[in-house]
Amino acid sequence: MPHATFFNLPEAKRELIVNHAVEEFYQAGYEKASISKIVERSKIAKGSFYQYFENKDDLYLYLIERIHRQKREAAALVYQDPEGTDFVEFLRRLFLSGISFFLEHPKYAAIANEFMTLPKEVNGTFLSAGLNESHRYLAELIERKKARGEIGSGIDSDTLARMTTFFSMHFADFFMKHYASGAEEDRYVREVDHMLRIIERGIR
Amino acid sequence: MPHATFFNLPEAKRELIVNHAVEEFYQAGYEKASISKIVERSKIAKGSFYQYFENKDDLYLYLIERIHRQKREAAALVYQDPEGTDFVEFLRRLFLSGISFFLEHPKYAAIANEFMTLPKEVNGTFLSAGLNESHRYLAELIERKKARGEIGSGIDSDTLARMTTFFSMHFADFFMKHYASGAEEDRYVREVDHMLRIIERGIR
DNA sequence: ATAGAATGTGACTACATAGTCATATGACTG
DNA sequence: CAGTCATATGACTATGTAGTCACATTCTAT
Repeated sequence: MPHATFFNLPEAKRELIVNHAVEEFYQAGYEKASISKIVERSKIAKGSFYQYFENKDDLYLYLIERIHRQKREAAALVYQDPEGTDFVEFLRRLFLSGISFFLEHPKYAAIANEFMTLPKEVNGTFLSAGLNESHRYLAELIERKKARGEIGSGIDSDTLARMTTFFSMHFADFFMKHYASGAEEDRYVREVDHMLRIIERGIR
Repeated sequence: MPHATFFNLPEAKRELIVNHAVEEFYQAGYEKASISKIVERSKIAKGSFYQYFENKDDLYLYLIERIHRQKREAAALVYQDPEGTDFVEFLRRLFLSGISFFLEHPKYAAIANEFMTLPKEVNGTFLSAGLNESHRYLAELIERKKARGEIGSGIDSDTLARMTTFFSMHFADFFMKHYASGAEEDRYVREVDHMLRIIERGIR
């Protein structure tokens, strides 16, 4: 966690540092990101940095937390009324929310994405805790929907929950790799519909 | 491409260097992997390294190529008779082959996996070319299977092809994140069956 | 046996980085 | 106003790295 000195900073300065850090982590990636460069860009002294943060990881994990919080906020209305929403519609909203975030905050999305691929020494408990929480929530939701007959009784809840997490986490990024030059939102929306058709009724 | 000097080396020495390089890239990851350490581990002189390779990327991309070739060879029998094999069975073999590779060569799998997440400056044309080739092959196979009624006519071939690539590339890795301590092959096989149930007949 | 080519070597240069610390500046308080 | 505490600073240290190069060794062909 950043030191108190950092949170005591006037908001403008704090956000300036955060923004330059985001830029650096986005451009260079976690490993190559350089404190010296962040300090230079932000026009603060090297010593000041260490008055605000313990080290690189301290800053990085703070950014990850911010991004994660923002992503959750953006997805809030997906989780509005999950019980009253058909599961396929729920998936549609979940995926589209992920895509919107990706398109609106490409740098945040890229950083969050790299974070998930990092060795456990870095993402530590944070990632697996998040995965577990998300998995449990989905698996239980699916169980209830199975009981109500909205989802077939032959479906393995854990598997479906994992597939859902999997897609919502990696879809936008993966899809972008196919359209190297980038695609418009429209294109993503159609892809989601095609995927949902398969998830709902299978490939036969 | 490595220089001729490297390929002129006695095979034992060549493989020794390769193995130490794999170890280093596996442990440290692409960015932090250090030529100095590879050289030290391999007990060759720094100067010799530069007689074999242009630089770090030269070695790295050579490793990636080897790993990719090996993975393709391991998956050879998946592509034996795709037309005569039911698509779901084809998927099962494809996924299981990926899982086997992952379990038998965890270091190779980890390196290949990181490669896909690297910025385009590194994985360059190699990745997108591979993705495109794989996608085209699958999309055409799916088209033919649709014509034969094996796959529903309402299915979007491109989407199904992308989902297939997606799963075969990331599944094992993702699944492992859930079972941090690692799972036995048996566990993976069951998960694949559950997934195929959903892909074949949908979640209803 | 010998010339000449190919290969091996490791000390060295040049550079970048993380993190420290003595000192300066500001802010607040009794 | 004096004194104390919080914050700012940037030169400096210690460390690690990629890549070079003049020289040593080994191999090959005549």
